[in-house]
Amino acid sequence: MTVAPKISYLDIKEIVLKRIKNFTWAPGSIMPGEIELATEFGCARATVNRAMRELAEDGYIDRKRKAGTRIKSFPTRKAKFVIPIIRDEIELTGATYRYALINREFRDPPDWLRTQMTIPQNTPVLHLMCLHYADSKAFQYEDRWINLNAAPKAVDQDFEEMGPNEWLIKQVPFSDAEITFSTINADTQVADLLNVTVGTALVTLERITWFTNAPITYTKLYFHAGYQMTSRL
Amino acid sequence: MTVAPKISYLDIKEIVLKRIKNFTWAPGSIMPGEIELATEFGCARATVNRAMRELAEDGYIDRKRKAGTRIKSFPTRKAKFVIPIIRDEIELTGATYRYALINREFRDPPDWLRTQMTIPQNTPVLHLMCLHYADSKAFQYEDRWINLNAAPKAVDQDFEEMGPNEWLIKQVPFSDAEITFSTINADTQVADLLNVTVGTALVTLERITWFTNAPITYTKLYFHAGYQMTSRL
DNA sequence: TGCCTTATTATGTATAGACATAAAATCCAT
DNA sequence: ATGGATTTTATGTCTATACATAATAAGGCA
Repeated sequence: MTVAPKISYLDIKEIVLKRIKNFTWAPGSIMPGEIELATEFGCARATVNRAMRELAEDGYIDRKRKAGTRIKSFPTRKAKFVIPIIRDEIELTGATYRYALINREFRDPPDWLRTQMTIPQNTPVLHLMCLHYADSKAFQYEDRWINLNAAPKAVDQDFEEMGPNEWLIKQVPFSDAEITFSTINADTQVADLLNVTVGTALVTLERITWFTNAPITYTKLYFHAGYQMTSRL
Repeated sequence: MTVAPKISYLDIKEIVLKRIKNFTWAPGSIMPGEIELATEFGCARATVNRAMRELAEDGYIDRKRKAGTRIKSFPTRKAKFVIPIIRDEIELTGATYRYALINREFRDPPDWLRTQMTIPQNTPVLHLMCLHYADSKAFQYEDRWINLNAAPKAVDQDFEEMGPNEWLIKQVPFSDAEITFSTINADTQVADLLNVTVGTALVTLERITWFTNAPITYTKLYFHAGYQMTSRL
């Protein structure tokens, strides 16, 4: 006799997802409860629960106590982009990573920066301009501002060898951040640095980083022409 | 006597995360095992397990059987963007959504599309050009291609009232997709449609959608100037 | 009819115990 | 030493049971 191998929560996810895609259970309708499914699959309710919990997380179903589980009519798809360490991103393509500091300046924060970071007028900041190369090609221009009240050790760093991101991550590896993707037409400065013609459309990524509610740093990254981000969902 | 309220897996997540951010456990080091933590918190191993599983999912720790759980030196941050239904995205801003079909044409697929969608040469496709308005302002231009072998019912749709995305989602609400964010300089056609000057940098989103491994549709969305996506991580 | 209280119920979480599994650590024979 | 087989161990998963909780449904009263 062959023994039926025990069903896993992954199997259940797969089966249920198939039924959803099948329209076995129509979009918008209530699907069977956990106990019913557990009986059908011959497993414990906890196993079904885990499968359903993950399907809800993936945006396929809505769950509510007492009301039951409902197939979403319009599944909420979430594109997840892993924000890579730039060195890794470049080395993954087989290219050699190189970093260069272009400028380093202590100064008062400009108004737009104070608004972005919500820091008071007298906050001392360090402004860095950096370039990241893939082989000999400019891959990304980094416009970096560091709040020196929040990260006073940055004063003693010359940032000649190590990029500010790598340095900051060593100081505070775990922090909160808000990132914004957008696009701009390259101005003369950026065009020159990234070796493109003025006006070229470039992907930009802005990031504000906090550590325990104190704004530490603001960055604007300008990617090389043709940069794109892909995600499966 | 006050009874200590039972600890939840969420409490554990919080406590452990605090210790990680604290450097109580150094980045790169091994942290205590599940049994040890369960003892410390006075709860079952399963409870600790769930907390740790989610922290791993969130990119803070790495877990390996036998080897134990290690604090990541470089946490992998994932930016999650919810891909909204355009009608919802526009109506959420308080504006009125309006859709307009610009052109509809049956034709053979151009070479670049066949490459993108991996469909054979003789596949009949429907090419649609659509505009999505927020109030009277052009919000997004949609360049849509539908594989008529995969979605034959599209032949009978005039797409005058309902946009192709809404229609397709009703046909197959749950499908797989690959999306790519990028940027382009507006050409004369797009500039005209979105009412910007030629060369303006625009955010674009390309999406290929499959249903049970059959490529259904390819879209390229051109957003209005100044469009940006923000995510917290 | 309408409002408030109470019961019901599906999901949410916790637990102790068990077995599975991947991978490191050890041991052994060559 | 070196390669291969074996043991050990931390995480991965499943089960049966229990209680918690949110939200709907039902009941009762004015």
